[in-house]
Amino acid sequence: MEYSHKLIIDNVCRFIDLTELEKQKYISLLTEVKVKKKAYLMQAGETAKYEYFITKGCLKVYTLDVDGAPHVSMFAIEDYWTGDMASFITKEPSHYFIKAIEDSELLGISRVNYDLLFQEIPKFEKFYRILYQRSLISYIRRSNHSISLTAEERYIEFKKKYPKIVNRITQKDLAGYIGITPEFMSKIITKVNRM
Amino acid sequence: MEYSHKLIIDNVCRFIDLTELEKQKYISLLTEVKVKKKAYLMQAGETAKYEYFITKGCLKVYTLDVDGAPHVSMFAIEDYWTGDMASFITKEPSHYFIKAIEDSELLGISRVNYDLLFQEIPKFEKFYRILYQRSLISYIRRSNHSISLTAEERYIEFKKKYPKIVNRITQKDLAGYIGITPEFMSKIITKVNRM
DNA sequence: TAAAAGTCTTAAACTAGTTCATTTTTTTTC
DNA sequence: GAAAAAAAATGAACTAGTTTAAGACTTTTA
Repeated sequence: MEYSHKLIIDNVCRFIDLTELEKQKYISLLTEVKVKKKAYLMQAGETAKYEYFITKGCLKVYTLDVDGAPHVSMFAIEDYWTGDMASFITKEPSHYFIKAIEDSELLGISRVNYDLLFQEIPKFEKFYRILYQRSLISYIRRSNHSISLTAEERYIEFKKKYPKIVNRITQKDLAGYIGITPEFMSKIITKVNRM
Repeated sequence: MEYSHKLIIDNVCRFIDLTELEKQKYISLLTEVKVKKKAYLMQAGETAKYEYFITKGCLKVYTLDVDGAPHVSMFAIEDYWTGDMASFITKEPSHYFIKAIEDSELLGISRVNYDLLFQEIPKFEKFYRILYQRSLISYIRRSNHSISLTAEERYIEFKKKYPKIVNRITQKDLAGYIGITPEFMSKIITKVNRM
C-alpha cells in the first residue's frame, strides 16, 4: 500500500476497525492533490469542494477581516485534517484561504463521496462523530485561551503544544494565529527568549 | 407522551428517524433533572456526569480565570444541549460551572448510557456526528468573531443572533460572554441604544 | 549573484478596553 | 413593604496591544 494511503488508514483506524475491503473502498473515494509552496488549495469566495487529510507538507488556513488583516485559524501538517467545514457542509461560499507554506500532498474527499461514504460504510458515522468531538474539545480549549490568556501566554502555550509547527512557519503567520500584530509578536518573542 | 420527551424526540428526529420502540428505548436512558434558580447543575472540580438537554429554563456555563473573573461560554435555553463535553468524554475534572439563571428542567444522559446508546441504536452515531458538526461550525464562527470584531460589534451580533436570550440574562453575565468587563458593557449598551 | 520582495526589529504616539472607586437603580429576601 | 444584596451607571487613571514609520536582515527570483 502507498505510504499516503497507509497514513490515512492508520488515522481512521485509531477510532474504527475496517476490513481490507472497506479500506480499499474508502481509498477509492479519495482524490490525491498536490500543491506547491505559496499556491492556494482554496480561496475565499469559492465553495469548499473537499475536506483534506495532509500526507506531506504544511499549510495555513486563514481569513481576512474587514481591514484586510489576516487571521490564521489553523496550521495543518502531516496527519492533520483541514478544510472549511462550514462551507463544505452548507455549500455556501467560504471566507477562508488555504495556502501551502511548503510543497504539500493531500488526500481530499469530495462532498458527493463524503455523503456516499456514510451509505457504503456506516461505521464512518462513528469515525466522524469522534473526530468532530475531539475537534470541538480542542476548539473550546483554544477559544478559552484566547479569552483568558495574554498574547504572551498564548505564544508560550503554542510553542508547548505544537513544537513541530513552530519552526516551520514565519513569525508573521504565527502573529496571525495568536491574534496580534507582527510587531507585537516580535516584541513578545524577544522578551520570552530573554527570560 | 410527556411534553419534555416530545421536545427531545423532536430535536433528535430533525437529524435521524426513530421507530416508536427506539424512541421508548432512548427515553428510558435519560434522567430528569430539575434545578432551582441560582443553584448549580455542576461545579468546577467535579467530573461531568451528564450531558443535558434543556426542556425549560435558562442556564449559564462559565469558567473562572486565574484572576477569578468569570468567562461565560454559553447560555442554554429550551431546546439547547449543554454540559462540559471535554470532561464528560475524558472523565477529567471540569473547569466549568453550570448555574441556573431561571428555575430549569433538563434531561440528562449519563456517560454509561451515552456509550450504551451507540450500541443499542447505532443511528445515534449519525445524530451526534451531525450535532457535533453543527456545534463546530458555530464555535468556529464565534471564535472568528471574538478575534475580528470589536466588543461593540460582538454585542450587536449577539442581540441579532440570540434575541430570545438577551432579555433573560443580566448585563454582567453578557459582559462575561462578550469577553469584557461589566463597566465597559454598560458603556457599550448606553452608546448602542443612543444610536 | 544582484536586485527585488518579503520578514523582522525597534521605538514613539495612540486607542480599546481595564481598574478602581462611588453613586444610583433594581431585585431579592424576610 | 422595608432592608439587604446585587446590578448598573459614571468617570478618572491606567495598560495591553495597535499604528506608523524606518532601517536591517533574509529569502526568492531572474
